[in-house]
Amino acid sequence: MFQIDRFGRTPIYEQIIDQTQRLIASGILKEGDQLPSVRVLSQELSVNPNTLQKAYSELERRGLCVSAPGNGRFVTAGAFKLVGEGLKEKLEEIRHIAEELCAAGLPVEQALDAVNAAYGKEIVS
Amino acid sequence: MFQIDRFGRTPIYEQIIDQTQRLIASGILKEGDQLPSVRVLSQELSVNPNTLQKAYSELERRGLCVSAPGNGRFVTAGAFKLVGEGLKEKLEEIRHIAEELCAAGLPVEQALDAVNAAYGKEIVS
Amino acid sequence: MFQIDRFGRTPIYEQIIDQTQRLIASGILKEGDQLPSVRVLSQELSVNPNTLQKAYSELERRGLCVSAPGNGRFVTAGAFKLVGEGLKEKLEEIRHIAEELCAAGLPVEQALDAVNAAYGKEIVS
Amino acid sequence: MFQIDRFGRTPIYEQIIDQTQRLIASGILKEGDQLPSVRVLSQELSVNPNTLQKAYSELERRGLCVSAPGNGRFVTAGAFKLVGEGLKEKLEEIRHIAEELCAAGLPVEQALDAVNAAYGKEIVS
DNA sequence: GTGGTCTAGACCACT
DNA sequence: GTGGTCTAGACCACG
Repeated sequence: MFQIDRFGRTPIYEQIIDQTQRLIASGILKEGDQLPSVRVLSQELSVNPNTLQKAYSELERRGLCVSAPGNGRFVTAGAFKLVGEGLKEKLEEIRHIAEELCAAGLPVEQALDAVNAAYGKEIVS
Repeated sequence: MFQIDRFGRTPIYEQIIDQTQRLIASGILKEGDQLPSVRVLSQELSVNPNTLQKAYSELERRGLCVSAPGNGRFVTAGAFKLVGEGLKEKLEEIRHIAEELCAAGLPVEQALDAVNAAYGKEIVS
Repeated sequence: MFQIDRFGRTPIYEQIIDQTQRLIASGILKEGDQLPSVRVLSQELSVNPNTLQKAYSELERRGLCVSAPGNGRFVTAGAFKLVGEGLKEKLEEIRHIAEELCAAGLPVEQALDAVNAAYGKEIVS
Repeated sequence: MFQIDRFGRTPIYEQIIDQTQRLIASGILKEGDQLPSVRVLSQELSVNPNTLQKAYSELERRGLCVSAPGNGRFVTAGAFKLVGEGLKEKLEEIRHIAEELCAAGLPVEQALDAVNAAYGKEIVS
């Protein structure tokens, strides 16, 4: 369910957050679904429980899930909408990188092609 | 000549690396040019000499400059070509993020607009 | 585990690099093994942590180890093979010096004896 | 006459020393020959006169040349013999590297082959 | 003046 | 506990 890279620069807890958000955004995790418990997930990924706790706490802070003590942790009702709003940050990232490419003199077309390629669009050159 | 953000999460030395590469890519720093000395730049940016040393060492490792001890540090002959090759990685980054946006259901146009905005193009909405 | 010469001209961090490579090459450090932490090694050798950090970073750059922040630093899977390839460079060094000796008119036997001596072979003169 | 590398790690003055010694060892510079003047050599190699001065001083210290003020600088009578003795250091270098190769488990033959190759000997494998 | 190395000690984030 | 980054200030060799 989760794929983590122990040696990359992005912290594990952040990877958990990102991937959970992506699961919600893509509809795999629906509102009301139960998230895997810290305990179970911890040994499944052989990751320190504290790390998962940190990730889940952050997700709660963002309003994407709530913990029902004794019952588990669930995706909130407004979660899908919330992650949608989070996309703006990613757009900012793209804009930022594109600015560098612009400064380096790369033609716009190539940058646009990269985006189109991601969307599976055929590039007619 | 350089612009440092002391509060972001990206380390200072990496900012130096990035910006130097951009200066080379955009032709402001030409091949054979001398880079500002560690000491001078250090007090100009009020950054520790060691931090700059680290940045410059990395640039050297990437083959973008060479140091002539006692004489200074110079942009190598092949530097321009090398940073050009580095642009492909940035395109990959864009493609990668765009894929996430695609998976999240964001319409292509918004992603393309982000790129166009970076290139200073007027967006007609 | 490590032997430092503080008065030679070769920098400490380079000694660490060399010796670590040798430990890997000779099988004392196996793939997956954890390297001594910067802090521990620092006081064990009474060397500044930064110096060790520099050495380890270089080893990482060469693909001989990876760091898992918060967990430690480990010898990579391909490390043994990598240091093996590095031996070719050393052979080149020997060839290079031997060429000088040849040009200076030194008989081959003496050069060969130097190698044999290193391998602990008895020299019958 | 001299070939210098401005960006290598070995200082220029040392390159001058080494190459002069090699010229003497190989008989190109004979005892009694005049060395190029600091002034001339300086602009020929576009190297700082101080650097050359330093090299020549060291050569004098080693007894390989003497300066006759107003007349120039000459290779001493015993120079050829002296550089011959200097070869021992190079043998030590070879022994040192060979020790590392030994520790890394490289078979003796390959190390010996490297030496033989330098002496232009055919390797029969 | 230049680059290169090192020390001492601090702070932060992650596990 | 781990690694990563940074500062302050020192020393050396080279040109």
